Parts: sequence; structure tokens; C-alpha cells
Amino acid sequence: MEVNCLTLKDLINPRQPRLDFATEDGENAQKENIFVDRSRMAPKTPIKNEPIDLSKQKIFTPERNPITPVKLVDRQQTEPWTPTANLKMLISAASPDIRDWEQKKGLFRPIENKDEVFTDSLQLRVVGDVAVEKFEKRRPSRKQKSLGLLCQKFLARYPSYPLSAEKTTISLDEVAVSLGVERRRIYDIVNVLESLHLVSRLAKNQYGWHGRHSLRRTLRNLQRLGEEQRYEEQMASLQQRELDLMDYKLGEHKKDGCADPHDQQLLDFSEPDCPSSSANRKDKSLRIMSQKFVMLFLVSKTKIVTLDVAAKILIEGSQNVLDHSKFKTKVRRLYDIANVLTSLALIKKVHVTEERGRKPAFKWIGPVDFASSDEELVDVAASVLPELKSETYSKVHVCAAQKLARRGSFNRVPASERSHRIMNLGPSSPSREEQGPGGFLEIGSLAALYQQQREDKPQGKALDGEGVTLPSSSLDPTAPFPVHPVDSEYYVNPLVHQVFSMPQKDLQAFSPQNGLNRQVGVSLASAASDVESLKPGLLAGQPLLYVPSTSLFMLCGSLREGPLPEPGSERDSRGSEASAAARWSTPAAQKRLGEERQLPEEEEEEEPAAKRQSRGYEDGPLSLVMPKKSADSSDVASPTMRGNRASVSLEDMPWNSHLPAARGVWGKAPAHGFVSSEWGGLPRNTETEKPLQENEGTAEPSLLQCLYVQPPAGLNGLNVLLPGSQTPHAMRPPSGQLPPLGVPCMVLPSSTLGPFPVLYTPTMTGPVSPAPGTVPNMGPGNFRLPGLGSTPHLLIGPAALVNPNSSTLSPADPRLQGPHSLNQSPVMSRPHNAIQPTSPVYEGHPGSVVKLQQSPTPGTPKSTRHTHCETFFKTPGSLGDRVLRRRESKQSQNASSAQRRLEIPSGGAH
DNA sequence: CTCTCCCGCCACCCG
DNA sequence: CGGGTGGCGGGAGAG
Repeated sequence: MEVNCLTLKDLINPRQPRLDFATEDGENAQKENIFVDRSRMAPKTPIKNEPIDLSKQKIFTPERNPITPVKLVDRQQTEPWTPTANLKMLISAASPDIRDWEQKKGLFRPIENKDEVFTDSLQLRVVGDVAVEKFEKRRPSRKQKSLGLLCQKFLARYPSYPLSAEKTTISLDEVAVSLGVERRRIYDIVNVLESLHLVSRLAKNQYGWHGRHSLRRTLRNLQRLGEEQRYEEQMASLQQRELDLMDYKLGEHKKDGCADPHDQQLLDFSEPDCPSSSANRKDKSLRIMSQKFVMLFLVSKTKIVTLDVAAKILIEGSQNVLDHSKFKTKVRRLYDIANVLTSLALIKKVHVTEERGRKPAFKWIGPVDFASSDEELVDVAASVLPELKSETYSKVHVCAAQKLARRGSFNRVPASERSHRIMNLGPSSPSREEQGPGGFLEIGSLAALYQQQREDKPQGKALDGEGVTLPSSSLDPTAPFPVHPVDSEYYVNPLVHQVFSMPQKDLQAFSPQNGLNRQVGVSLASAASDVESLKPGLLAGQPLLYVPSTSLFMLCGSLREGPLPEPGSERDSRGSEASAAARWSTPAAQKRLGEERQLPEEEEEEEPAAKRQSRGYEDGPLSLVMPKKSADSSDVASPTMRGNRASVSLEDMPWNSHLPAARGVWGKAPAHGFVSSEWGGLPRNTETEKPLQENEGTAEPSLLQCLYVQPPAGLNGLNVLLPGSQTPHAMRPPSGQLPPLGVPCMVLPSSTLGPFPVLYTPTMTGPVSPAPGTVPNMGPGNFRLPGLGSTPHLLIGPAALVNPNSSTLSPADPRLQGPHSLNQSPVMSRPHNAIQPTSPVYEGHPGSVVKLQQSPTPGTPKSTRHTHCETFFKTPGSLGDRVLRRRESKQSQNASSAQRRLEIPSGGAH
């Protein structure tokens, strides 16, 4: 077998049997428009799906060797792949073109490859099944290539709420290279993002990243435009019509017909936002379509828009004729847009059931009702809940929802769905949804938030991200974009996760069951699934540093199997849930949430940088950053970190949604209000912790990994540390068990931290890696906050820890410091609640009051970033995200030292 | 089957 | 005019 395989391979790469990769890649890249550094490429290697000689790979990427190079080799070569694979090989052998094509694919599938190959290797699993799994993995599944996933990765690279001061520019080429895709794909993403003013075009291949600061504002504008356009009416009419028809069964014919006369009106639409004229360009269609699509949601009472209706409206807008082919094309575009919006956690996929079957639809889960009062929000939310949970909505529901939700409730989506959509995790089985006890909370919290926000708005306005933040007109594409966040530097790499890649199974396992609360669990799971990135984090156990500018979420879960009931179902939780969540006392929590929200968030409305994230349901971005330190300073980041270095940003991830819940939880939890906005993550952590505790009894010890994170601005002062898993072993995720997830977390209220630096000492140090399945035993890390008394924090400990010391203040490690400092500092000063203000870093908003003041600490955001970045790169291959790997990483890997971001130099190579 | 939506050709237009 | 953009729709994976 092997021999044959090899032969085939050879055939495939006839040019030069093994070593060619680089070259070919380069070629391919060119075709693709991607720039590839050949030299770099080589190292990265495994990219291709196709079986490659491991030996080669090894050569190229020694780093990985440790991981499990051998296996890979074996697998690839040895494994038969599958018939299909073999067939492909044969075919390719026969046709050079095909061959090339295949190779390209491989090259460009960083993601895929990453996951698969790396993961596998990293994981080290040795399961017998592996072959099968591998096989599957290897295959580039479509999902892996999906625009949504790509978008997440894209988003992960930038902070959701960049600091105002900084500017982040996006080089399409660079991004394309780093993400391993053709530039064409990036256009799709960017165009949609541009429609929401998350980015704006600066120049030829350059886009400026604005982040979500102005998102709300933009949405508000779109909503207004939509109202002006009468989209609501159109939608209603179409929907109703269809519904009615459906009911009566009459409808079928009608479907086609459609459009109301007014539709045309809509059409004109010159870009709503389009500020600048930008618009005029013809092209903007995708942009315009995206805006219109969003408008449909915003004006919709139900917040659910079926694709057919959307397509009809959009088509009409532009054209009166409904041509089937056009319709079809439109739908395709809508899917493209929807993928991006889903990645932004603004919508989620749902289905509206019809008699015939279901209709694909999307539900808005982003911020809603900017203007309306909120009174009813809660009620609405409650009413909506049920729906939220389900992916499928019946007409009835829709109708009911309409009533209920006039304002648009926040629909929280179970992360699960998204996630799996993206990630593939699983089927969207309902089960996931269950996650939710949190659901209830979340909703409640959301509602609360919402109300508060409203109330707050005034103040918030000040902060109001939108207004404030983006002075530049958010709308105006040309407007200068605001800040840039540290994050950017950090770049989260989604990739990172690669390392960790956990099996979905694992993730799933934890999620609900583990006791994480759903939120946590979900988030993790979803995140993981979604992003991959998460997985890594979790898996790795390596310590991560989270520095989200915005958000951080982390997750931690200890999941072990601990059965935590609660997590399991959100719904349950609602009630009471014993679950941890319950502990949090949901209700109370909710209140807290509200409070929390009030605090900071409100102001911002939009997103104060950090805050928002947490809150944001949708918005909340998470970013995980791996500390670069890992490499260098182990202190801070434990060694483990290194591996993980990858930072991931979760923020955008769909699962963000979790955040809200989390927040709520947190808020309660900490008395203060930890909850920093951003902190959705924290909350999670917290939650996590609890679960852990429960599970283990002692929470502390249990944790495995961790991340740390600092809340950016001190949000609320929560700081969370998750022990990364300490160990280097980290990489390996336990294969099956999820345990990997268990993450110990420490959460420190910022207040507690206050001025003190936090020191974390891992007791454990030895990171022993927790057994995969098991909970880690790590001792609990010790976290000390000097000065603090006991804080409520948790500690967790496992190993990896980052030493706070260093991090804390010590300048010594810049890297460390940076982050830490960030974290801490903010914390210190702020009153817990008060804080909202984000840490300096986060804040970014110009306007916002909050901004961080604190930053005194050494770590400047930038510095931090860098650090992170470095880390990120440095990461040994462990994590390497695929992506990174692909290109950048290659570079980076080498030097652990050198890495820097992606520069993907063009030519570096050679 | 239907739903999704990847992929990349190729036109358009900017610089 | 080259190259950046991105419309567009074939075709295929996934369910």
C-alpha cells in the first residue's frame, strides 16, 4: 500500500518529487493570486491535503517533529486514504492540470490542512480509528473552506474594538496569504465588513480596520434606512403572504411573484451608508446587498428573514424581474453575506418551517432596536426564548414572535448552532442548544442590558462607541478609522487553535455537560468548533494570555466530565438550574448583568471596546491572545503558552453570544461586577470555575489550562487567569476526553487586583498535563495578588501559568508585562464596577470616557500587542495554526524569535 | 433531492 | 494598459 501511495504521490508531484513543495506552492499561489513565500512554504509543509511525505515535512519543519511527525508520515503514506483519495491521485497523475489544481487546493487550504494534519499530529491521538478520522480530516471539507470560517479567522486578526489611537490597516494580500486563500475570497469578506463599516478601503489593497465601534451606529442607520425604504412593509408583505399562502397552501404559486410594487423603491437604495460616495461605484453590489440584507433584519419585527424573501426584495430592488437564475444567484450571494454576518455574530441560521419543508432563514442576533424603548425587552426576550433555542421557527412562531418582539429581542442564539455551522461540530442537534441554562440568563441578561443600555444611553452616548468612537464617520468609508488596537498586533490567530485542535467531541463533551455553564460550555464548544482556535486553547492547556482587547473570553472549562448539569441546558438553567449558573443565581445574575451593563457598557452602547465584547452578545469579540511570552518568558506565560501562543480571537465568533450570558453570570458572581463587559469571557471563566469546583470539589485544582486574561480595561476589573495548561504537553489534547478543556481559571476582580500585581504561581508547575480526560490535577496555581485579600478570584491552577509576577509589573518581560500590565493596571484602579472603562487598551474609543487611564503600566497596548504577536508567532508549531503555518507561520516558526506578524513578505522568499 | 456555497473565469475600471 | 476588483454562475459537497 504504502509503496503505491508513494508512487502516486510522486506522480502528483512529478516535478520534483518531494522537495518541490515550495515551488509548487509558489506557483499555485501565483495562480491564486496569493503570494507565497516559497521558502516559508516549505517549512510549513503539511498544508497540502494530499499525502505528502512526512519525511519531507519533517525536514522542513523540524519543529513539529516533536509533535508527532512520524505519525503523520505514517498516516499519510501508509494510510490508504480512501478510495476517493486514491482515485484523485490517480486522476491527478493523469492530468497535470488536475494535479496542479489539487496541489493548489492543498496549499490554500491552510485551514483544512491545519486542522487535519496538524491537529492530528499534534493531538497525537493514536486512536485506531484515526485512520478514518484522519481521512476525513484530511479532506478538505467544505466547511473548512467556508467563507464563514475564513471570515472568523479574518476577524480574529483584528480587535473588535481597536483602540482609537491606533490604526489598523489590512493588506489584502497579506491577509490572503496568511489565511491561505485567494484574494478573491477576501474581497467577499471585506465587502460585507465594509458595508457595516467595520472596515473601509484605504487604498488599493489596503483596508482600514475600524472594528465594531461604530457598528451600532451603522446598524441604526441601516435600520433607519430600512424603515425609510419600507423594507419592513415589504418584508411583512412577502412574508405574510407566503405564510398565508402556506397556510392555505395557496401560496406556492405566489412565491414567485412577489414583490410588491414598492419593492422597487427599495431598489434604489443607493447605499445606505455609503457615505461617501463611495458608493457610486457600481460595484458595490455586494456591499449594498449586504446592507440591504441587514436592513431587512433590522426592520423586521421577528428578526427572522428567509432567504427567499430577502432575495426577492433585493432583486427587485435592483431589478424588477425575478428571474430564476437571478434569484438563484442572489441567494448565493446572500449566503456569502450571511456567512460573514454569522461570523460577526449578527445573525444565525435558522429555518422557518413551512408546510413543504423548511426555508432557510437567518435570524438577527445582533443588537437590536436601537431606538426603541425597552420596556418590553425582557418580556420579549422571554417570549422569544423558546424560539431562540430552536433553530426552526414555525410560521406560528414567527407570527407570534412578531408580536412579541416588536423591538427585536436580542435573540440570543445558542452558540451551538453557529458554531457548528461553522465548525461543523456537530449537527446542530438540539442538544447543543440546550446548553442553555444560560439561555435563560442570557436572555434575561440581555434584556436587562438592553434596557439599561437604553437608559444609559445618554451617558453611553458619550461613550457610545459609535459616536464617539468613530468620529470619523463610521459610515464614511474613507473616514479615518479609529483605532487600532493592540489586538491587532496580537493578532489573534485563529490558527492557533490548530494546535489544540480538539475533537469536536471533546468540546461537545465539555460544553454542556461539563458543567460549564452552557455559556461557557457552549462558548467553548462553539468556539472551538467554530473557530478552531478555541480548541487549541482548550486543548492545549497551555496557558494563554488573553488579552483581548476586547474581549476575552475564555473559557475554561474544566470540563471534565464533570457533570455539571447545569450547563447542559440553558433552559434548565432558566429555571433554576442547579447548574453553576444557577449558583450564580440566575436571576440575580441577570440583574447584575444589567448592572454591569449599565456600568460601562451602557455608555458605550456600542461597544466600548472591551466592554462590549463581553456584552455584546454579538459583538463581543473575544480575543485570545497567546502570550508570546511563552517563548521567552516562561514566566508569564508558561511555557505552555508558547505552544499556544496563538491567539485567538473569539470575539467575533459566533459564539460570542455566549458572552452575554456569561456576563450576566459574572456580574453576579463577582459581586462587583466583574463583569466587565468584555468579560463575557470572564464570566465564563467563572462559570467554569464553578463547575470545576463542583466537579472537582475544588475548583482550583482542577483547572487545567488557562488563559489568562486580563480584562482590558479593567473592566470591571475582572481578570481572569486561566492556567494554561501548563504543560508543554499541552499540545496534546487528550484525545478523547475533553478534559483538555478543563481550564482553571482565576478570576480576579479587578478591584481586587487593584494595584497589585498579580502573581501567579503555579503551584503546579508541573503541569502535568492533566490527563486528558481527567481533570488535571494541577494544583491550583497560586495566584497572588499582593495586597489583595482574598479575592474572590479563583485560581486555578494548573500549571501553566503565567507568572504574574513578571507579568505583573515587571518590566522585565515586556511581553509579559504588556499584557499583564494591561490587565492589571486597569484593574487596579478601577472600582470594579466602575471600571468599565476599559482599560486603556481597549478603550480605544476616543470618546469614551473611560478610556483607560490606567495604562500606566508598562504594558502599553502596543507593547502588549507585540508581545502577543510575538508569541503568537513564536509559537512553536505547536499551535500553529494552520494558517499561520501556512505561510506565515512558517516564518515565524523558525524564528521563534523573530516572528512578527505576518508580514508575509512577499517574496521573501526567495 | 435541496441546500449551500466554493471556485475561479472574466469583465470592469481604477490608477 | 496592467492589475485590482468583484459579478457571476457552474458545479459539487453536504445533508
